[in-house]
Amino acid sequence: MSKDTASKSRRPKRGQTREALMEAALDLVIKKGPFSSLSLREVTKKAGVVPTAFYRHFPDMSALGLTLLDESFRSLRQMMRQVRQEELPTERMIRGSMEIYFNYVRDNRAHFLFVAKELYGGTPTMRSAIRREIRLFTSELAMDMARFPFLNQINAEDLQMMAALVVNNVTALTQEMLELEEEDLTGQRDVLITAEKQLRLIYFGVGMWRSNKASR
Amino acid sequence: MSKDTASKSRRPKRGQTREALMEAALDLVIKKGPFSSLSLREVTKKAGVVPTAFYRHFPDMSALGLTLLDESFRSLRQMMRQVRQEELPTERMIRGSMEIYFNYVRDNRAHFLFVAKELYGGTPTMRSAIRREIRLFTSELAMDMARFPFLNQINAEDLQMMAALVVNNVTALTQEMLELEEEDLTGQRDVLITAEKQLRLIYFGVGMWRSNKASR
DNA sequence: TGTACATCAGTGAACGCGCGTTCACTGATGTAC
DNA sequence: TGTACATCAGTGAACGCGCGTTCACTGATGTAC
Repeated sequence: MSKDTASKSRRPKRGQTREALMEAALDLVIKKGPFSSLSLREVTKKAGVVPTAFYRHFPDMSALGLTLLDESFRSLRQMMRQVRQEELPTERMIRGSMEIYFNYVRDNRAHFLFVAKELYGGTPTMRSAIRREIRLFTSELAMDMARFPFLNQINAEDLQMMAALVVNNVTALTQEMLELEEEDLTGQRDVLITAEKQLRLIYFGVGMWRSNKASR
Repeated sequence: MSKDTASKSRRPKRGQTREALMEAALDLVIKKGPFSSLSLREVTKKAGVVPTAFYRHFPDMSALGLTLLDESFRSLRQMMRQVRQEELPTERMIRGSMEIYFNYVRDNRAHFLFVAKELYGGTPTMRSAIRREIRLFTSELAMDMARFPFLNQINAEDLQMMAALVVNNVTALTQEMLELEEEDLTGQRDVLITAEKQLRLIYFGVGMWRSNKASR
């Protein structure tokens, strides 16, 4: 009891089954369908443990789900921070960001599939947790946009509206990307090209918007 | 046997239970979650018949699902045709279309919730059926846009890209609308206003796009 | 109009199955002295 | 270093439950003559 921290660090195997359970769930989401349709027994079977072992790590399936959600978004946020630091020139920014983003989607297929399938079909708790994260991204993007000189005439509400337009669209394209076979490289490139064009079009619209606000 | 058609028309009660089953399923989608998570027994219970009666009308749940899908999109297509015939002046077109559309969403909440929850979380069959319908809308919108004089310099592929941008965004806003309480009129109005602004912004971008293609 | 027969939507009992969860257990690992 | 004890991840049997589906049935409605 007195040497708490030391004793904890001396348990190297701890959490191994826990990870196996999380991995099994993600695997099943790819192969079988939405997380909400998986059974506790399926997951433990895939993880190679007996059903009752599950309770040593999570109180129930929904707790596993929320942990996966947290994991998914934590690494996504990290990637976004990286994109933001790139500081590319405006002209190449759209293409560059989209490339990084969609590469990340490809490399984290299971996590994105998991989130995509729960976004509208999950439990209320799950859904609102995902929506909160997306709203956070939108706000951060709006703040980023506020730093551009040619946007400084636009009020906060409209920046939010523009950021939402971008996020909505990228979200939809992500789902489209996830529907493609992993080997369908042509399809994947087409989505990327579409993404770039659409963002460029929005970019043009944003430019016009300011002039409307300021000079009309 | 010889008076086939006559005998069929003389069975007024036929299909009454069938409709009750479909209604029960939609009701449960509002209250309980995605269609794919409903059980045959739940649906028959809600419809007020014994589980086995289900098989008099559908071979299994997925047949019921596809029937609901068909019903949902049939009426949606009809509404879209109506919007298209309105022939409003360009300036009022965006606002007008969005008002009609979101009123329709409000009046057909159950159908939209059903489709929304199956779009990413449903069975592969269901998902691809929904995606096909959405692709159809996108193509029709692209064709509509092609009729505008100021867009006649834009190639088919880019028109498709622009239509997809609009459809993606309206789809996302629809989902947002569905998350709101039915009584939350303020929230609903905010979504409508956002929708109008976003489409207007896209409209500006589309205008710029042509000038880029033609004169740059 | 009256009777005999066919059709078919809905019933209710029964089945085997996978589910989530409980419980007392085992045995490996870590801790105290 | 050696021993006695505590901790706790994983086990396996057992439970009651709702599920989809089968089957033989009932009884109302429609049809033929």
